[in-house]
Amino acid sequence: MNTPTGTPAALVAAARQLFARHGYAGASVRAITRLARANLGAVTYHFGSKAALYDAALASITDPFRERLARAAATDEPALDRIERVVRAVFEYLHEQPDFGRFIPQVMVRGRKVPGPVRRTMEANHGLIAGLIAQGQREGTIRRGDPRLMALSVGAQPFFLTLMQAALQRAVAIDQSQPAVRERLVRSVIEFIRAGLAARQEGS
Amino acid sequence: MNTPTGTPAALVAAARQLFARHGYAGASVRAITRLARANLGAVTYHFGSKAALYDAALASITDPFRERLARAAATDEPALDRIERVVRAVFEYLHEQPDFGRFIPQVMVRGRKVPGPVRRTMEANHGLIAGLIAQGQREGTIRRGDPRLMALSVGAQPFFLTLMQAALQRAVAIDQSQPAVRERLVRSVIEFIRAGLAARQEGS
DNA sequence: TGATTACTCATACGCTCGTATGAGCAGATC
DNA sequence: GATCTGCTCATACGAGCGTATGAGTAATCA
Repeated sequence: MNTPTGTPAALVAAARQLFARHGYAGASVRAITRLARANLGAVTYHFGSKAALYDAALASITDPFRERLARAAATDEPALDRIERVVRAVFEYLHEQPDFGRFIPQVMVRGRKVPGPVRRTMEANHGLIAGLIAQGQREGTIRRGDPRLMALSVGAQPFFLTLMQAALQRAVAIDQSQPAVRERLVRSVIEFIRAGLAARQEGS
Repeated sequence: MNTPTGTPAALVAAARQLFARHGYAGASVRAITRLARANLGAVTYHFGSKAALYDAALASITDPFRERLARAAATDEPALDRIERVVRAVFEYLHEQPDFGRFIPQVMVRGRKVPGPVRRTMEANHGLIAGLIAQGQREGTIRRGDPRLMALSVGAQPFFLTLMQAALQRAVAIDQSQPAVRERLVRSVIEFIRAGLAARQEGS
């Protein structure tokens, strides 16, 4: 891991974890500094306020995500294959960074306007998928429809399923912590997406 | 509205709204009682604790949802049409009860075990959709695949899109508060789901 | 009519919160 | 070696928190 060291980085990492699990109000500055093995005053000193630390924690997780998806899409395969790569990348990132899937919905829900890093990431990723769908429509491999709306259907699944992970395990007995189960789930989602997008066999 | 009256009902309504918007820790008993025009002590008196009020607020929104979907599915149409009805009912309920879409992800994320009412609702609704998919497979109108996994792909979309509603409006310029936009979105999702589930034209 | 019941209300308790303050301290700079 | 700089740390402050308590009150029932 080339994670940066030092107190600010430790604070961001701790903040990410606790904000994700307990929400903004539920994660206290005391708990964050304790987890980061830093002093209570460190948040004020390095970030100015709890709210600024929140934004920093958010950016620390959205920025790499945006980059990761862009990299996944950077091949010259047919559109449906590129989309599959992107969907797999979303699942992978969410799996590596379980805090991400917890963080985002909270941000959406918190009422206030969408913070910059989240907004940029959403714009970029939605545009990416919509672009791939438009490519597929030009190729004739993807059916008609508004690419921007279809992109939402594609993105919804990895996000929702990862967010619901813990609940699905308990309520529906689908345990994504088992790699075999995860792989079956991912495959099922990808089949669904391919079928949902594909142009009909018989033409038009 | 045949909403029950009295202090307990007012508390539940206020709690639903504030918990949904600010999370468990972020919604104070004082704010809830103020909104409900009740006394500070009313929560303790009627519910025993803040946590118990939280559960009551949760049940007040999940129970009607479960019932609504069951009613939507209660026709003897082909499976894909019944699924469409259920998906539309999800969109409608989430639209009527915007707190619901904010409440649920918080619950998922809160770490602790899934509360009873949510668990029961998830089980019921997931089972409902999986059952409809299995019906379609017997009819030959729905392609092969694990109905329980395919049901997740179906359910993901209305939930995710409604949860993200505010963010989508700002980041991606899709404003679901306009009925026309909403209808286009719902249609797109249903097309996607039908295509994602349908058996291939050519058989097998 | 007097007792009981169900509820509201004001107030108080102990606790935790986010932030501010100023002393302490290692390493760089001159 | 003195000064400065960047940072850590312990402590303090006022505010808000969830909950407990007991007096007050209106309706119910004997």
